[in-house]
Amino acid sequence: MKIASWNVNGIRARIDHVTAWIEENQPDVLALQETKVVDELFPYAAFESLSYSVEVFGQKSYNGVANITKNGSTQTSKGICGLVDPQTRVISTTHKDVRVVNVYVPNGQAVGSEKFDYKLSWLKHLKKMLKDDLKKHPKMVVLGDFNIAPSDQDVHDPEKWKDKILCSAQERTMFEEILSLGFKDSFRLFEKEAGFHSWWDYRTAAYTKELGLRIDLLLISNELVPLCKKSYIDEKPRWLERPSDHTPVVVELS
DNA sequence: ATGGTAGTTCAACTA
Repeated sequence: MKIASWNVNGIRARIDHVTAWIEENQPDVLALQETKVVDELFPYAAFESLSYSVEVFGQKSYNGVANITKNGSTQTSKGICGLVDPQTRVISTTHKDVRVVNVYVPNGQAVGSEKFDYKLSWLKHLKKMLKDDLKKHPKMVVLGDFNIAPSDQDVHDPEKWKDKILCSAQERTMFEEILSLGFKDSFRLFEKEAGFHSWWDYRTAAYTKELGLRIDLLLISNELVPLCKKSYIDEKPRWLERPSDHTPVVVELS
């Protein structure tokens, strides 16, 4: 089973990139973040013409997540159970016996800001939901834009980013707590070196200067670790005209 | 050098 995640920064602006990527890569599940569209205006037809099914949880202008699936899904749930949140950031679906939880973690703006507090609180609620979900679904993939670089080796210049948003100790501690529920960062099962990134800021022309961070992540539950064959970043779409600022990331399970 | 670009929406916000 091939499961992928991509923060597309506007699905309507990126629809040609996304459908081309699906045709080339044939994922079983593609989890999208930052679709930035209400459900009524989501471009369903583009996916249905590829025989993919679509589950969406959108809002106007901001946020928005969607699970695009080759063979359909069951048990769709939207948001974080127990959290009242006007921002649409989580959608979960089940595929055979694998639960897929698609997350768009809040960015947090700056350490110590109001948005940072929201991010940490949101992550606490996510952790609680994942703890409960894992009991029901031993085979789980939690994937998406985590807006956290797990360690310094996921950052192009750790000194420059030290204690900054996406890299602070508070964020990394919350990430470690989520892993300790019983998940692994699948990419690091295979690649131990630094220098692999999934997001580059538009504003500083960061991509051509290779100033990236690895913040798009694929967590797999411990029970899936023996079944995990590959986990990788696909940088190719970042070179297209008018690309997303994020690349797809992919995990393959047997 | 607290700038820069992009998407949505149409002045301002989020990232």
